[in-house]
Amino acid sequence: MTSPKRFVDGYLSYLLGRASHAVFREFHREVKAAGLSSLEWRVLATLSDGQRYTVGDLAHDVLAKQPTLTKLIQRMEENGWVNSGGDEADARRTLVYETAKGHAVAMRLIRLAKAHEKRVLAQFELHEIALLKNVLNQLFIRSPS
Amino acid sequence: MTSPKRFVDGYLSYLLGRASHAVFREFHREVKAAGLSSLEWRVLATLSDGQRYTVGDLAHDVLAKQPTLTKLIQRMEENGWVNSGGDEADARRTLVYETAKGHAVAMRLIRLAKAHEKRVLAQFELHEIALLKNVLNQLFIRSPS
DNA sequence: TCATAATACATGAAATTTCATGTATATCAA
DNA sequence: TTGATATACATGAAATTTCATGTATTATGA
Repeated sequence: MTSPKRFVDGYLSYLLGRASHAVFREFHREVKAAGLSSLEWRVLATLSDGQRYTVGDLAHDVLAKQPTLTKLIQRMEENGWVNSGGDEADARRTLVYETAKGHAVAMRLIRLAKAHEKRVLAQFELHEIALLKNVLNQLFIRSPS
Repeated sequence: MTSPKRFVDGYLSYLLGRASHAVFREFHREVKAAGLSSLEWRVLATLSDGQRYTVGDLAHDVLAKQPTLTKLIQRMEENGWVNSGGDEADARRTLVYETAKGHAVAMRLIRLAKAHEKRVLAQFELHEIALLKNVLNQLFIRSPS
């Protein structure tokens, strides 16, 4: 008879955290080698399509708090990965966007990230992957903002 | 025609992080109301079966670094949620375990957590939930230690 | 067995994050 | 309009986390 399962072993929030952590930990080597922190990588990946983000939107998208991101952006600006400036349409806002240097780093890591994801998902069927991603998206989208 | 999807919107690691964050954020209200931080909740939930954990094992299970956990345990001990002591079999180790107070807090939150999980998953079919949890587990188990 | 290496945790200093709050700008309602 | 409220971001202080390293103990192998 197997040992009784702990509460956490079947608990969705824990399974999500654990899987997320495990998947990212592998790729973290590459991020670190590029001289980035986890959060800096999420920022560059998010900015990689060239769009400008307000500090608030960006903080939301990279799962960080606003003061955390304000200070991170200041450091990333010193490192030449991003730039920021005021928004003409609304002077309260600060718009953040990638530099050429930031874009180059992001593109290289994104290529590696796609390859890594492919390796991680190789063990699953296509329909499983599709369902997984769909459910993950639903969990995000349908959670109260 | 819809706007082109950003890299991050289809990227597994991001979908996992985003879903994990979204699901936990809702329950975080309860955790906070109980006077716990996220990490403290994970610790108490992990200890809730009464087992003793070494600092290292516990750090691994709650997805934290060892020095982070050492200091967290010291604070949690001051708050009366956990106790710790040496291991007779190996004097290098420190064993951590819940107190009665910690157990009571954990049990109450676990009840709430199960109810919350039920609400979150109500939108999915049973087979979808089973597949999701299975895949999440695989991602964790089959990732290089 | 004894020297060497490995393991487990603790700790100080530095870096980061968070909370509370401040400042400036925009929106809204009368 | 204009006063009141809401929004967006910045910032200082406190709390936490992390990195590098220290100390103690155990395992290994010549």
